[in-house]
Formats: sequence, C-alpha cells, structure tokens
Amino acid sequence: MRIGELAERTDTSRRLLRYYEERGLIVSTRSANGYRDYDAAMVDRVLQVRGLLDAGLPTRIIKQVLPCLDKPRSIHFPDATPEMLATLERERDRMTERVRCLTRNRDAISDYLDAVRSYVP
Amino acid sequence: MRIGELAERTDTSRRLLRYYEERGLIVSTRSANGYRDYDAAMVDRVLQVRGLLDAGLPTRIIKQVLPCLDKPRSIHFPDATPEMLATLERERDRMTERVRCLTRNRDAISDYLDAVRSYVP
DNA sequence: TCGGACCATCACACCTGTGTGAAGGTCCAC
DNA sequence: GTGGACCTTCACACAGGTGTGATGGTCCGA
Repeated sequence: MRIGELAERTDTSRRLLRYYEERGLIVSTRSANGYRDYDAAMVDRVLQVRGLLDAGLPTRIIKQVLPCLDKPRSIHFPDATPEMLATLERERDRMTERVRCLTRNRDAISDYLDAVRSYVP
Repeated sequence: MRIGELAERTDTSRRLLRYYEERGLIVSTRSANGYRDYDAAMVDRVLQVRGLLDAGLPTRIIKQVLPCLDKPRSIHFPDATPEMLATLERERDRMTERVRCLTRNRDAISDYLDAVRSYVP
C-alpha cells in the first residue's frame, strides 16, 4: 500500500510516517516511480510505534527496542550486545516504574470520579 | 526547605522546580529575603509531578488532575465542572491505554531478555 | 569585611515530535 | 492533454520540557 492508505489506516499523518522512517522505526520499499510501498503488516508496526511513543519512549529507544519485539525472536539473539541488553534492562525497569506511577494516578482519578458521581444522591 | 534542598531531595534541577511552579504544579511561600520556601510534603508532590510528566501527561493536564489526587478529596467536589470531569475521564482512559501498551511491550522485552539469558547454556 | 554558597529573575537555546506549505513529479479519469 | 489526487523532498515553524548563563541580591563563616 502507499503512504496515504497507511496514514489513513493508522490515523497518522504522512509527515509522521516519513519521520518514523527517517528515524529508522519503520521501513518501506520504493515503487518504480519513487513512491513508498508498505507491507500490510506495517499497520500494526506503526500502531506499536505510536503506542510506545505515546507511552513516553523516545524514538531513539524505540528503535533499539523494536527488533526484540518482532516475531521470530531467535534471529535477533546474535545481535544482542551487552550494552544493548543493559539498555533494555534499564528501559524495562523504567517502563515498570511508569506503569506503577500511571496505574496509581489513574486509580486515584478513577476513585475521584466514582466519589463525585455518588455525591449528592 | 529552600529550593536547593528540594532539588537535591527530588533529583530535579532548580530550573525545573521553578518551571513547575510557573506552571502551577507546585507552590511555594517566600521568605523575607525572597527565597522560595517549601514544605516537607513538597518532596512527594514533586515526585508525583515528575512521575506524571514521565508518564506522558503534559503540565496542562497534570495541573487539572492534581487537585483530585490530594488527600481531603471532599473539599474539591464543588470544583468539579462537567468539562473537567470529561477531561478526567478522557485522561483516565488514555492512561489505561498507556498502561496496556506499556505493559505489553515491557513484557515482550522481558521475555526477550529471559530468552537471551537462557541461550547458549 | 570579604569570599563563597546560595538565591532571584530573565533570556536565549536546544531537542523532539509535529504541522504546514512550497515546488515539483506521477498517474488516472475525463 | 488537462485536472485532480496522489506522491516526492525540503524547509521553516511551533510547543513543550529542559539546560545554561548573565546579572544581581542574601547570608554566613573565616
């Protein structure tokens, strides 16, 4: 598919898709005319990237993390340098911390909403 | 305590503490000489703000959300405008989504790390 | 009373993720 | 073959969170 369709299917601007590519988060082949051509699986990939971005990870980290999240994992074992593993561990811990903080505050908001709704009955 | 101590105790630059204040996320009283003076409880507050920031919420939203997270909640019930409640619900849902995405990807990273570690035994 | 550590405000600058628009090529339907 | 819809690259712009440095005041110990 071309960039327009991918943009529509992922609710992402063309501009951003090009930006993600420039950052190495997604790849594309080129048609004879120079147009980008995407695999159907790219939809999920873009969604995943956007999720991670929205979750607060910078593109720099996402780029490092993505290969480990791909399906046939064993292929990537040889790529694992010690620094990379350290980065992953650090990032995993930060993510855990984020989840904790996020959950705690979301629950507080939730409780607040519940309390407000059951107020003045 | 003064800004330097708070900065040290929260591992946050003085610059940022002033920025958070400018954004209305934290408050300070002033000593006679103009120095900012903080309550001991401010340490937790700053940590909470940083957590939310790191979790991806912009200061604008954090400012709205914080009052609901304070202890004597009942005080804030009258403040709850419908728009504010809507904002909170939206934000709560976004946080839930973030938690899901973050957890999913963190688990994937975790699995990857486990797999790598038990490789070539 | 001097030096240094702390504080204040203000301004400029950076990075990152985005938007927007210009200038131009490709393709297809009329 | 012309118009419109799509694509390309490039560049400037912006907002938000942050760093840094200038300039100057306050306080305290040697």
